[in-house]
Amino acid sequence: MPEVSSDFLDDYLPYLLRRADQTLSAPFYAVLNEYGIARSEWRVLAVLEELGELSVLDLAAAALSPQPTVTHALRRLEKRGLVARTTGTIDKRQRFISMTSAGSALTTTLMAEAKRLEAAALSEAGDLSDLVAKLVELTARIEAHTAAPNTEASA
Amino acid sequence: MPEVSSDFLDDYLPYLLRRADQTLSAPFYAVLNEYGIARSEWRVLAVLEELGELSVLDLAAAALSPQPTVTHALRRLEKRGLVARTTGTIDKRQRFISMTSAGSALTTTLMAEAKRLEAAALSEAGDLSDLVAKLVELTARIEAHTAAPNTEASA
DNA sequence: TGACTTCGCATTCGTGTGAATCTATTGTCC
DNA sequence: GGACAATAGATTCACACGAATGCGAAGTCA
Repeated sequence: MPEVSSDFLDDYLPYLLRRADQTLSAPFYAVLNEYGIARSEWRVLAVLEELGELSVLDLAAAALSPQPTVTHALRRLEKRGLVARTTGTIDKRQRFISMTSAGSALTTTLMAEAKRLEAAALSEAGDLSDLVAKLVELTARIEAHTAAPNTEASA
Repeated sequence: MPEVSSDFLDDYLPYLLRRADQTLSAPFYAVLNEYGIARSEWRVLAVLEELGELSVLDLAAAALSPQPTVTHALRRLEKRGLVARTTGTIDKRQRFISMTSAGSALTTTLMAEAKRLEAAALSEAGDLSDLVAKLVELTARIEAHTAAPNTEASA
């Protein structure tokens, strides 16, 4: 016998989270492909639709994406007429991003599809509010724990 | 009032999963960068270390990555002497991938670091076995639900 | 055995990604 | 007010990613 399996993955939360995400998202990613929308672009659109006008940095934070990735996505989305950029009035460094009506319409469609597919996949799953609550709490706790101790973001 | 926020994201499980994953994994990704290991390569290494010799397709499935991505990762890992490729004896199409001692050593180190960082991040979190169980169950259910109905993997 | 299909993996190639860097603007301190 | 640091965002550039495709090696059926 070549050594007992050490069961790293089965206890490694990031693996389980990623696995669940991928399994759940796969059908929707196919939809995105049909619309020619990259995943990073979808994340930007969803955040914008939900939170309204945002600066690039706020957008990046909410979309869980690095700033350059968001900037690239915005350029593409702007070229397609889905979002608009306006220079900040108070702080001229800032660019405030907002949806165009076309962008909002598309995003609404995508969100509906996303929710539909999610609901279909979860139809047989039981009580998920518990899972959601734990996920939210966990994330919040880690974020606090990571940001707080050193006051400084390490290199 | 510009319409009540529809709270899409707060209820959208893929977003929550991804958010938790990223938050939890961020410190470890910094470690990977230090070692010059891409994320896809880490996933391959972790699976190999845990499951032992595997074919490319099995590896891809376990690593949650597309096959070409795995092949690319393997080429790089082989070039660095971390994995070895042997042609299958029965089926000559297959390539069985195995760890070299150097690869295994590195992976063991990385796994230890991953577990250490995970434990640190989760130190204040309460009972997670519940969360893990729910995640596993959820994933399994979706996978079954997705694969079963049609007997065939759709295009 | 030969034609055809299916499967495993490699390769190509276009594209998204993100670390590092740069520019422009703002805040700060003297 | 001028010099310096800090910040917002754009840009550059190298590289990973993955869809499409190619190719060789089994199965299959006659």
